[in-house]
Amino acid sequence: MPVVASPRRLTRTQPAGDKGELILRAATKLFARRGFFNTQVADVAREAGIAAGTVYLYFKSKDDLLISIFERTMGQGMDEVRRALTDVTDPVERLRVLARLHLSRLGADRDLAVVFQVELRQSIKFMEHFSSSLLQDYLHTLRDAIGDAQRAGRFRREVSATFAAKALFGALDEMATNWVLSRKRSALAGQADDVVTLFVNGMKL
Amino acid sequence: MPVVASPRRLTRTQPAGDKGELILRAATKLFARRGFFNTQVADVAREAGIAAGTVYLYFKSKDDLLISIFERTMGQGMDEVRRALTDVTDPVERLRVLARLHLSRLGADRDLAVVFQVELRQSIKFMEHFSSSLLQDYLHTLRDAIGDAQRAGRFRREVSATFAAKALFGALDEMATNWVLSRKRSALAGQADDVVTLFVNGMKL
Amino acid sequence: MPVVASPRRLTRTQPAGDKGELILRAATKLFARRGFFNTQVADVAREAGIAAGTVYLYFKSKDDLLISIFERTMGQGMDEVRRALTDVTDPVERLRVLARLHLSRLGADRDLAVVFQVELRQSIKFMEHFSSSLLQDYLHTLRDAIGDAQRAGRFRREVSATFAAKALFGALDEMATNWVLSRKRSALAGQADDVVTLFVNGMKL
Amino acid sequence: MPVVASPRRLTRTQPAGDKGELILRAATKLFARRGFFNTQVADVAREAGIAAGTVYLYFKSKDDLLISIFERTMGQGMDEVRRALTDVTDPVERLRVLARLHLSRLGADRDLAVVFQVELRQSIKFMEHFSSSLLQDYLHTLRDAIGDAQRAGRFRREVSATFAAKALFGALDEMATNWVLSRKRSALAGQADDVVTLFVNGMKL
DNA sequence: TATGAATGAGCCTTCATTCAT
DNA sequence: AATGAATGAAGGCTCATTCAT
Repeated sequence: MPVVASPRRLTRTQPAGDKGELILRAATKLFARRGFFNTQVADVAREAGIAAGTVYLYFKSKDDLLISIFERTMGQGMDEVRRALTDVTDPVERLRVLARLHLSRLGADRDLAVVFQVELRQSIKFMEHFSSSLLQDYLHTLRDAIGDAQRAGRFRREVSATFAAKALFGALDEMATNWVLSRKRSALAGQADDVVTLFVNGMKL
Repeated sequence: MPVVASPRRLTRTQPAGDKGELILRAATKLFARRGFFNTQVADVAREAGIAAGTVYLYFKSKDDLLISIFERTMGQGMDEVRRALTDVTDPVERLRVLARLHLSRLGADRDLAVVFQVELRQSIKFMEHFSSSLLQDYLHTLRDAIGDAQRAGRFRREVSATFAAKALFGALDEMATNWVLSRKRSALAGQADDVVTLFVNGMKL
Repeated sequence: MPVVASPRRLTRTQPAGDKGELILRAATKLFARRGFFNTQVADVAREAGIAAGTVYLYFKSKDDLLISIFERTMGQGMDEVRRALTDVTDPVERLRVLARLHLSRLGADRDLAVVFQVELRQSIKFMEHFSSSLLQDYLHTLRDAIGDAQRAGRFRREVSATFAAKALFGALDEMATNWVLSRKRSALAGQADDVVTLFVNGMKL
Repeated sequence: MPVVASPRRLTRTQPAGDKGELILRAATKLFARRGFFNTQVADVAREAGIAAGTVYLYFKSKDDLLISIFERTMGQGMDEVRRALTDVTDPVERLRVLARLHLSRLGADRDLAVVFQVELRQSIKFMEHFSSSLLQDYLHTLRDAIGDAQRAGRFRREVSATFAAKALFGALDEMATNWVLSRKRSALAGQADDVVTLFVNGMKL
C-alpha cells in the first residue's frame, strides 16, 4: 500500500487536503483572476485536476462555490478571531486585533481578497445572504468591543455602537477594496493600525 | 477643472424628454429590483416603452447601460458638489457638505442606491473602470479638503490625507450599503453628519 | 405595410407558409426517424432552415414541439371530421367515416404516424395531457355515434357506448401501431372498413 | 413449444430472494411513479437497498431494466397462459382465458400496468424489440385460437385471423391504457369478458 | 459479489446583438 | 429614428456507467 498520498488522492486525515477544499482553492484562484462569470465550472474542475461532474458531488451549484468560499473563509476567520481574542480583555486592543486579522488575512491571499472584495458582491441575492450570516458575527464582535469601551469610559457614549462598528468596518473594507484594485502592492495589513487609531481617536472622550 | 465626459448621445438640450434618460431610468429600476443579470435588454426596452433594438441606438451594449448610469449619476453628482462647494471655504464644512450630498443623493432614490452599492460592483472589470474615473474626482475632493484642514492646523498631519479620504469614503459607503440591504427604512442622509463628526474627531489634533 | 406573419401563434389564414408550421414539419420528420430523445432542437432548426434560437420564438420548449404536433394535427383532424360528418346522419356510416379519416390521415404521412403511435406516448405526463384533451373529442364523437345507433335499434344496448368506443378506438389504434412497426407498406387506410365491419357485427342485435 | 428465453441472470432456483427480481421490482415501482426518464439508476438501487454499481452486475444498462421487466413479465405471463390453456380446447373459451389473464395480470399490479402501457412505449427502438418477441407469441396464440374457431365454423372465415387478433389485442390494450390513465379504480379484469363478447359477436357467422 | 466515488459526454435554453424594413 | 424577428454562441448541470477497492 503506497504511503505517499498522491496530490489527487487526499485522505480525510488531512482536512486541508480534502477534495472540497481543493475545489474551493481552484475556484478562488479562477474567480479572482477571470471573474465569476467568466469562469466555467469546467475550468475550476480542470484547475483542481478532477472531472467537471465531480464538482457537483461536493457543491450544489456554481453559486454554491462562491457561497462556500465565503462561508468557509469567514468560518475559519471567526475561529481564528475567537482564538486570538481569548486573552485580550482590553476592548480597544480587541478592536486592534480584529482589524489586524481582517486585513492580514485578506492581504495574505490576494485571490481570496479579490473574491471577497469584488466577486462576492455580485448581486443583492449574495449580499443579503452574506450580510445576514457570518458577517453579522464579525460586526457584532466589533460592536461589543465598542460597547465595552463605552461602558469603560474609553469611548464617547453618544455614538451608537452599532453605527460605530459599521463605520469601522466600512473603513477597513474600503482599504481592502482599494488594495485589491490598485496596482501597488503595498502591505494591506499595515493599514489596520492606522484605521483603528483614526477610529479610536474619533471615539475618544 | 475638467468637464465631466457627457454620457453617450446625450445632448443636454433635451433634458427630460431625452430618450437616453428614459432608458437609463428604466434600466436603473429594473437592475435594482431584479439585478443586472436577471434583467434583459428587452425588459429595459419594454419598461421604457420602446423596441429592444432602439436601446442600441443610444447605448453600445448592456454593460454600457450600467456604466452610463454610473457616469451620468456621478457626473451630475459632481456638478452638484461643485455648485454646493462654491461658497464653502472651511475644509471641515466642505467634508460635511460632501458627505451629506453623497448620502442624501443615494437616500433619495433607493433604486439608484441599489445599483450603486450592489449592481455596479459586478466584477473587477467594472470596479477598475469606476475607481479610475469619476470616483477619483470624488476621492480627490475629499482628500483635498482633508489636506486643507491639515495645512490649516485643524487635522493631524501624520495621517496621510489619501488614507484618511479612503477611510471616510469607506465609512460613508458602508452606511449606504447597509441601508440598501437592511429592511429598515431609516433616513440614510441623517447618518452623514455622524460619520463626519466621528471622522473629524478622529483627525483632530 | 407588409403583412408579416405575426410571431407566436399562427394566423390560420396562412397555415402552410407559417414558420411554426415549418418547424413542426421538421420536428415531425426528425422525431419519427430518430426518436424524440435522439433529436436535438438544433437538428430541428437546421432541418427547418432556421437558427436554433428561433424555435423558441414559436414554441416554449422541446416538449412543446411534441405537444403542438399532437394538438395541431388533432385539431385539423377534428375539423376535417366535423366537415366530413356534416351530411352523414346514419350513425354506422358516421363510424365508418371516422375510422377512414383516422387511418387515412395516419396512413398518408408515415412520419406523422410514427410520432402519433410511438413518440407521443413517451411518458404518463404526455399521455395524461393528450387523453384529456382533443383525444376525448374524438372518443366522444365515436361514443355519440354508437349511442345513436343504439337508440336507433341498430346496436345492442346492453353494451356501454363508452366501452364500445374504447374498443373500437383500440382496434384502430392497434392497426396504426402495427402498420408503423411493420416493415410491410400495406395500405393502412384499407383496414378501416374491416375494423368497422368487425365492430358493427359485434354490436349488432 | 419453445421455452421462453429466461431473463438475464435469473436462475429460477432462487425464486423470490433473487436480487435481480428485487431490482426489477424496485425499477417497476419507480418507473411507474416517476417515469423511466425521471428515474435514475441510483434511485432504483436505493429503492432496492443496494449500491448503484450492483445494478450493473445484474443488468447491462438502464434500458435493459425496462426490457427485462417486459421479458420477465411476458415470460411468466406466457407460462401462465400455457398452463391455463392446457385443458381448454374450445377456441372461443381459449380467447376468453387469454383476455382474462391479460387484463387481470395488469389489473393486479398497477405499477406494472403503467410500465407496460406507457413506459415501455418510449421509442420505436423498444417497440420494435417488443413487438418482434414475446408479444408475437401472445398475438400468435390469439391468432391460432381465432383460426381454430374459423376452421370449426364458429367464426367468419373472410376475416383474416391475423387482422382479427390485432383488433382483439388492440381493444384489450386500450382498456388497459384507459384504466391506467383514468383516475377511477374500476376493475380492469372485469372488462375482459365484455371485450371478448363484443369480439366474438363481431366474428360470428 | 458489492461498493460508491468519479467520470465526462451531452444538450436545452437564454438572450445580447444585429439588420432588413 | 425605430422596429422586432432572427440569430447562434455559450455553459451549467445531469446521470448512466465504470472501476479500484
